[in-house]
Amino acid sequence: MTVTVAADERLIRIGEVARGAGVSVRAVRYYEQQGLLIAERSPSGQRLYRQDAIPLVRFFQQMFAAGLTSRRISELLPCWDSGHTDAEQRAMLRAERERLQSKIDDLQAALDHLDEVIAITDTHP
Amino acid sequence: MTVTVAADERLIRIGEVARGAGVSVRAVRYYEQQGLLIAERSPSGQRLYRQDAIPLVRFFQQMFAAGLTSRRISELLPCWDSGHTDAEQRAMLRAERERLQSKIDDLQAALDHLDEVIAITDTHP
DNA sequence: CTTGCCTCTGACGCCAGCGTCAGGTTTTAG
DNA sequence: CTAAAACCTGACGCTGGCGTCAGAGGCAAG
Repeated sequence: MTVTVAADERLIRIGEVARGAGVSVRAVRYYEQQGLLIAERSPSGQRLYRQDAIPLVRFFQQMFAAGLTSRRISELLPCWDSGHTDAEQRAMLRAERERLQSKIDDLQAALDHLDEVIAITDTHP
Repeated sequence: MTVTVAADERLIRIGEVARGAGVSVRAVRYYEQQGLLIAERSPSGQRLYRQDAIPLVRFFQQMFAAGLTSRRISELLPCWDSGHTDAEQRAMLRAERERLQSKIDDLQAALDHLDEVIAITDTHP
């Protein structure tokens, strides 16, 4: 008979989350305001997070870099928060995937273009 | 003895540039304001462009998508306008290339992450 | 001439993701 | 105990690439 050990329940405050994820404290508060990140509160009102808030914030950054808005992200959060996803959400996921893929293609084209320019200016000073 | 024929000197107006490049008229005016695009003027004050303004505007769009600001682009324009480039400009070109490359890498990582999520939500409805 | 489309110059608006300042409470280190 | 560091809630500011409205002039066609 084993006891259910809640795997490290130590809660951390906002500064630690921010440093851990490499963003500002202001940014973390903003994410909460946008409904991306829910925090418990200490009796005195300070935000308390679980450690997995750090990779979550990193994930947000990744999605922002991918051009998703906080609204979009919040709409898609249930997809990995809970296990259940409806057809609409999966369609949104795929749509965002397509957008991202074509964006990468565009950037690759821009990179190629830039490389051409570099090659010319190097061999042709 | 041949005569130097200025290869199709027909000038076009701003609307044609905009339609040709797939941007708004307002955008083209904005590029001029930012020093990206210089236009001649008709006696009545209308902007007149050469045809190569169209691929140029497309190029701007590509660079914007790559995250370059109009200021950066204007600083780098001499690199392919004239043939001459100094060491500083080539360094800037390379720096932007690096930024762009790492940005593409980030986006690729985001795409991979998104694909994971899609795989999970598909096999695990 | 006039109709209708194109162009012009300002100048304000917008959006997203924060930065930043103000003014106050809480936690921690010595 | 006290000072410093960290946290809190507003609320305004900023940036960039345009959108958009206002009011006025230019230009080919019928």
